[in-house]
Amino acid sequence: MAKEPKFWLVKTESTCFSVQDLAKQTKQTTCWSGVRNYQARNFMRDEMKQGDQVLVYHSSTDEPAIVGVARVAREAYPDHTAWDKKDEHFDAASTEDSPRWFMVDLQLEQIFKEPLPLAMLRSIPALKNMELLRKGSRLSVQPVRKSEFEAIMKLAK
DNA sequence: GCCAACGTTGGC
DNA sequence: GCCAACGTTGGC
Repeated sequence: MAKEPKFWLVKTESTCFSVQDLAKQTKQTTCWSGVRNYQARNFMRDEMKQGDQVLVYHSSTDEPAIVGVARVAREAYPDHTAWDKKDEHFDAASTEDSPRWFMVDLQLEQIFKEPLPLAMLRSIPALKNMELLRKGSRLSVQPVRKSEFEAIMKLAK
């Protein structure tokens, strides 16, 4: 039996890799490399499935916001940037025989006409339990409830 | 720049 | 296994 598609949110610093950068990629698809947190990795490696929808969030900016939606285009495979000594996410503990870090491919689906700022999201009752809004939340790949995803898509119209 | 809230590391 | 010290994230 096919499982229900799941919903996610990924964070990125827009100065590092923005949703606009994603739009410029071939097929508007990129590998979501560089995640170096076990909990976030486990979500990508074990639970993200092709076709799942993924909110894209810009952090560490003047106005942190959810800026668009992508879709999982390829399920988890080893993050090769961990093997590149020159890469800022290099990790000597990850080898090709025994990779420690994984990534998925994300394909852009939509850039919101207006970003949905964090401060505004905090005022939405339907989102009050959202992981993103939890005080001290630092998880860079996090699950989103269907109801939350739908509320956000409604706001984006 | 500040600092709260984490996650990681390493001594014991 | 505990926990203090340290490093990082990320809003403000």
